[in-house]
Amino acid sequence: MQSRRPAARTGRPRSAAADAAILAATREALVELGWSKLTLSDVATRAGVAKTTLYRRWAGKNELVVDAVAELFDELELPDRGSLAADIEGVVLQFAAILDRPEAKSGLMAVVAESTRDDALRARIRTSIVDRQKRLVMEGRVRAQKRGELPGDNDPAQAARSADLIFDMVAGAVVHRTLVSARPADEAWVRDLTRLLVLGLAGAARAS
Amino acid sequence: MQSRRPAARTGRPRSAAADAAILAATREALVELGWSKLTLSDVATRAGVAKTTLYRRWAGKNELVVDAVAELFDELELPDRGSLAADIEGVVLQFAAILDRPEAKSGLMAVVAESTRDDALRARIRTSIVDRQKRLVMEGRVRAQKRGELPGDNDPAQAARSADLIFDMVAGAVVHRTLVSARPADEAWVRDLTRLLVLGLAGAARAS
DNA sequence: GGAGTTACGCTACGACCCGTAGCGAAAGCG
DNA sequence: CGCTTTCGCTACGGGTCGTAGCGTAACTCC
Repeated sequence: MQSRRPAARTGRPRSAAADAAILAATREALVELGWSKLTLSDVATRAGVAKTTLYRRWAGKNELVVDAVAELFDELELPDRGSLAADIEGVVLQFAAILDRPEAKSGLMAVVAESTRDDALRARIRTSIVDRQKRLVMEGRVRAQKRGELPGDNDPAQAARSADLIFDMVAGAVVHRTLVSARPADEAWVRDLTRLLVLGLAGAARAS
Repeated sequence: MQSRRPAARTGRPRSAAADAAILAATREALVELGWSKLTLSDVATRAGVAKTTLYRRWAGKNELVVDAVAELFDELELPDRGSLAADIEGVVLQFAAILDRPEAKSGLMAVVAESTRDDALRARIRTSIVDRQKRLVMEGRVRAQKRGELPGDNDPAQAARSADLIFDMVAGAVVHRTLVSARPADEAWVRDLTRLLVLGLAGAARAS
């Protein structure tokens, strides 16, 4: 992740296995203890490394949890299901499944809360997690345009704003449904969400 | 809030001024320190009360912050602006203004994160904060139906599902925009959001 | 193979916060 | 005035934090 290491060819290299063990231990601790009761000492013990090793690689609890949670979103992808609605439903269900895991719930929201007072942390969240999802929105948009389901980008600025809006609405809705309303983002709910969204987009295209 | 006190007529009554001072001190500490660095000892000092007084009234940091943040949402209301779109824009802008305050940002998301592992805390959040907003959605819906902008509830179960969906989409979008995307939920953005939503609802009404 | 460099495990440390207990004083009520 | 509850204060053991220091391990370059 923080591979800004131009040519550190000398000395003992850092153990990649330790990285993986630490991140896995962090997720395990998130499941068992939650954010507030998670301690770096405990994570170090679980991972089988010394506490000092942990502090050499991460600045603190926030950064560690961001990286640990970010790995969960690596599996997100956007298979072509033939229509805009089907594409949205597919990726939203994937996102909901990830967010339903306890380590994602407690970890992600906690670091987002902390990021309100830490710009560097927010940037880390954005590059490690958020942008990866936003890329899917852009892909889905281009696909829908090629299918003729959405109009082309005659105004690039407007298109970017629209993509940001859709992203905030979809991701925000899933998060709110899962964490605040505490009800499952299942297929029926996702279908309703998608229907409302696609109808809105179609209406916007027609009105403009 | 926790006024489950049938008839405590005897003994020295609890100071209502202390309650207010503690909650105000909590919000002040949230602004200056954020969630993770907020300590109950510090809040007690700010409020001018003893630490033990704090523990007599709240079980812990989570419950205290929920009550402190909940007061911020008391000012939410839904003035009649003449149309569904205008009503939505008005209440969303209010919600966004509250959520833009630092004590709301850091406090609310932190307790939501903690609530993933604490059912009692989630219930407290729901009754103190969420349900108060949801009531506005219901009111706006009824108003729009009276104006003829939305169809009546021929299926009550479907209507409830729809209200839940709208609530999750709107509240989630504002939260995501403010906290994750870290961009202002200003009038232009709210207008785009409302437009998409109203078009989607109109399309759903037409399609059904 | 030796020298240099970096990572690692381990221990120890002061600082801080937690949550509770005990005490005497204060503020209500009958 | 007695009774009851709250309040401020002090003190406490227990836990976590983040860092420093040390000897050892791993790897590279000469």
